[in-house]
Order: sequence, then structure tokens, then C-alpha cells
Amino acid sequence: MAELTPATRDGSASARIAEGLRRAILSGEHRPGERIVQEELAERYGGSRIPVREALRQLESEGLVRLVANTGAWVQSLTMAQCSEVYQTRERLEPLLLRHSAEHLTDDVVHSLDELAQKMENSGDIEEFLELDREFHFATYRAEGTYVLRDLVTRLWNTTQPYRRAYTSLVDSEHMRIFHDDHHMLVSALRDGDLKLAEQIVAIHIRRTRVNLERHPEIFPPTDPNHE
Amino acid sequence: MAELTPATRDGSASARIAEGLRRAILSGEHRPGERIVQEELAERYGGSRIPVREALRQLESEGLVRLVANTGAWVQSLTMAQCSEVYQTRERLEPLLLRHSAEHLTDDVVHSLDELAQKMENSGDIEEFLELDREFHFATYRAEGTYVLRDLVTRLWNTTQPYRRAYTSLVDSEHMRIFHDDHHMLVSALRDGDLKLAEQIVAIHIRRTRVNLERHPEIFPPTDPNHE
DNA sequence: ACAGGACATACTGGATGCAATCAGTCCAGT
DNA sequence: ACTGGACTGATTGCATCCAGTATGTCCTGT
Repeated sequence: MAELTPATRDGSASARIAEGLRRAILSGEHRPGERIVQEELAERYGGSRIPVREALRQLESEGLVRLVANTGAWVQSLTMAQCSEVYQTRERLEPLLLRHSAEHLTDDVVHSLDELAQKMENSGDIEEFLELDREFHFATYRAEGTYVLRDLVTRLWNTTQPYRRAYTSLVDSEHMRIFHDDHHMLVSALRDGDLKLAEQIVAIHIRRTRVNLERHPEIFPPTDPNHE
Repeated sequence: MAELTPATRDGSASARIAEGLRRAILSGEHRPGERIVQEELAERYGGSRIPVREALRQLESEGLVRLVANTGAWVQSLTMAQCSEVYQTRERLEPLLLRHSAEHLTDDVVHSLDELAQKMENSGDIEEFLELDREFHFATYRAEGTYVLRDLVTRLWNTTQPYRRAYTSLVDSEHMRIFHDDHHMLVSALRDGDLKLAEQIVAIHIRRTRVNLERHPEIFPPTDPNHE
């Protein structure tokens, strides 16, 4: 699985646990709203509760976990409105990130993008599809220089991952067709060096997904403002 | 001081420490690159190192602190390129946030914005100016509904606060004039309900600040990629 | 039968103590 | 004089232990 972590800087236990739990949440092993018990994590990762708690704090700040004092931790769940907000944010940021990255895109990368888009089209498995989709888009975001924007976008992807999964599982083949077309068009635009067009495609691609998500309120928690 | 914290959800020691340290960093009490010693914080806030460490993890995730395993913690410092990236991000996001908020802006708020802009203009003190500026802009961001976007913008403001401070202290009165004009124009646009114009003003305002910041490389750490 | 309250349990929050790692210093060798 | 290496002090990372809080259950009273 590619690049789940915004910026891992140490190899200590708490970092290991944060990474493991992040992966577990993103892979769907833990679902939004699910309770997280410190001691279980401690045992699973072979440590005491101290590093577990530090990991939970970190993931809370990343928006993957929700902590309530003296009560416990849960996998973060988003209302439809919140999810929609994240997508609107992505719609503004990813074209910018793409612009920064595009100048560093080599022919090799464009070629591998093509392959990824093709592979995705032939993929039947949802989990595989999600991974490939992520890999595809982040392959276009290989900005040199600094990483603040890419880290930010990574987090936005992470917090909405469970809903992307839920949505993917019930989308029909017609919408999938459009989805794949977006990818191929993006590859073409990048190959032609038409940056402006590429930015537009990404923005529309994200907006399309948001609109589709908003057609499926049933994949979000009932009402509950939950988040504060 | 108004609204420094993205989302404080518990009143525990670690939350208190995170809030206190965040405030200390934003107020300039601790400068970028400065070493942070766990035990000193523990003593200062009257606790052990455990909640201090959790607070540090959180602030690291917020981009205010830099942790290196087995070595220590420092107040995060940004290169000019990173700071510039944050400003480009803000330039994309704050117009969006403003749009979401504007429909909830009452006449009272617009009136108080006017007062704030005036007060800022008469302010001689840098710290007071920084606070008022922040208060002013966030007064325009009082979105109802969810808060993910506002939290995000809050964090972006936080990470760049030290450089805003440094820059403010050496800007000349001519640039200040333009700065204040932006504010008054923004208030007018909001009063007239001209949302499109308001968005443009905010974007330009942020861009202007970024460009000015880029004219002062001396306020940033020498070269050092520092981050990773 | 139902509501209110006390108790028990399970879990979280935090303090102390110990092991491990890093940085800076001093000394020896070339 | 300068480089390389061992040593020491300081500081971090983690485990264990204890206290505090929330939740669920049972009992009592009406």
C-alpha cells in the first residue's frame, strides 16, 4: 500500500503503533464509529498503553480518531456535510498540488500512470481499486521541494477513505466508465503538457465524486453532529 | 486572544498543556528552532512528562512542533518555500471558507469588522496588530454547520504566525496602507453582499502578503530543509 | 411495573522509576 | 595541532502502578 503516512520521522514504538493503526483504519479493518480500547492496541502491538496513547493523540490530530476525555477513543466518523467539505477543500488544493508537481513529471511516470489507469479499469476487487486509485493520483503529486501541501492532501484523502470505500461498493458501471475516462483524460493532458487542462480535470473529477457521494446519504451516520 | 485552538475537546492535563504551549508559541514566547524540554514544560504546567509528551505529539501533528526520536522537540521552523506553500494553500481555501461563512454574516458582525479594521489602523503595537488582524479575518469566517475547513485554516495561520510577526515588524507604512485598504474594501464588499468581490479581495490580500514575505528571506532559517 | 439511586466494573489519565539513546567533553594517539 | 574514540551528563522512551471517572447493573422504594 502506498504512502499512507503524512510524515513518519521516527522508528519508536508510538510511531509504529500510529502507523499500524492508521493502516488498519484506512484498510477498513476498523470502521467509523468503532470503539478503540487502549489495552487491546497495546497488546496487539506489543507495548504498554503509553505509546498507544501518544499514537491516538497523533491520529486524533490527523482526523482519523476521535478522543473523549475519560471515556475513550473511536474511529472518526464524518457526517455527509463534513465529508463534502473535505471534498470541496480537495477540489481547491489538488489542482494546485498538481501544478507544482507536473513540471517534475517524467515520461516514465506518465507511462506508469497510463498503466495504472488501465489496471484500475480491469480491477474487479474494491480494495484493489481503492489502492490503485490512490496510487494513481499520488503518482501525479510527486512534487519536489517541500511537502506541506502533499501532506495536507494525504490527510484529506485519509479522513474520507471509509466513505470512498462505501461509495465505491455501490456505484454502477456507468459512473465507473466516467470515472475511468477522467483518469485517461488526465494522463493525456499530462502527456501533452497541458497543465491548465489537467488542473481542470482533477477539479472536476473531485467534484464529480463529491456530488455522487451526496447522492448516497445512507453511507453516512444518521444525523449526529458527532464532531464536537 | 481569540480562537487559537483548532478544536479543544477535553479539559485534561494534556489538553491544557497543548493549549498553553500552543499559545506560548503563537505569542512569540518561544521562537522557531527553539529547543523544548519535556521536564521544563511538565514543571511549568504542574504535571509529569506523560501529558507533556501527548501534548507534543498533538502539536507536532498541527505543525507547531518538530519531534526527533530519542533526541528532543523544537519549535517548528519553516523555510521560505514551505511558508510560501502555506500561503498558496490559504489563497485557495480562505475564499471558499469566506463564501461558506458570508451567508451567516449579520449586520452586527459587519459593523464590528469595521471597528476592528479601524482599531487595527490606529494600532502601534505589533502584538496588538497581529491579534486584531487575526480576529478580523476569523470574524469573517464564522461558518455555521461543520468546522473542518475553519480548523484547517486555523492551523495554517498558526504554523506561519512567527513569520507574520517577523514580517510585520519590518514592513513600511506604505505597504501598511495597502494592507488596511484591503481590509476596508473587504468590509465594504461584505456589506454590499458582493460575495464574489469579497472572495477576490481575500485571495489578493493573502497573495500580497506572500509576495511581500518572499521579499524578506532574512526572516527565514538560512537554507536547511529542516523538515525531514 | 417503573423510576431513582447506590454499587461494581472496566477503562482512562497521570505519576514515578528505570533503561536506552544522544550530545558534548576530555583524553590519547598520530 | 588535529583527528578519533571512550566516557559522562542530560534527556528521552517506556513499563508498571495507582487514582479518578464513566457506564452498566442491581436493588430499593413507590
